[in-house]
Amino acid sequence: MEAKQFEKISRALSDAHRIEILQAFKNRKECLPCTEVHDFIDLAQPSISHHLKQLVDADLLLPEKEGRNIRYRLNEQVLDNYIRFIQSFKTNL
Amino acid sequence: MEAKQFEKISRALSDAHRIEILQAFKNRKECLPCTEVHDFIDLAQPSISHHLKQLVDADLLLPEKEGRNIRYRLNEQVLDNYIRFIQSFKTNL
DNA sequence: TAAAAACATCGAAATATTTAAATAAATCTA
DNA sequence: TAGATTTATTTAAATATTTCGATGTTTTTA
Repeated sequence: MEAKQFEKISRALSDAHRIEILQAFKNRKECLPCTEVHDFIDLAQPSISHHLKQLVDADLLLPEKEGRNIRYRLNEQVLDNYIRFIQSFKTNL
Repeated sequence: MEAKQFEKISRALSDAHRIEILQAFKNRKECLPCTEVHDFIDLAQPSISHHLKQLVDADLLLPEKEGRNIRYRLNEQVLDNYIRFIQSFKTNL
């Protein structure tokens, strides 16, 4: 992973609402449509759309269009690469 | 680790200069005084001071006063906690 | 086809971040 | 002790982020 991508992912992770969105995946196993995010996050629809875009742009969420909904999947591979980048900060590997 | 601390660490990691500072620890094994940071990062002294403060406030760097220098040590334990928090996003642990 | 539903985009306001010049504080050294 | 060195703080400007209302687009459904 490049430093630029690491920076972008870190920025995507640096917001309480976006963290909440990512944590929602823990409970609901698979995908998650935008409307459901609206159910547990107290923000206007454009704001949620904005946050989801940040997460997608950082490649943390993979959007899948399904009719008029968009379902998001967590990109666990990117999470692994992100973790590996952090591990590389350590002196003794 | 609390979500608030995770948010703060993520924000600290979301800047190219701060990433560069953390990567410098890889090469120089142990500690790192502020002046040396100035050697490889092209920023004014107050800016470097500001970035180091962000990293210290996020608990990623541990400052140790040594005469008129301050040596910083990487806090690997916090890195581990941070990584554990990310792991918890995943559905199948 | 008209209305509804889901999501995106634009524009603007409020707030936060980044940066550096000027200055201050602490400590070392001659 | 005077001057030099290292780091912090203050202030201000430039830029970025967060948020929402209004509006647009796409797709479903009545």
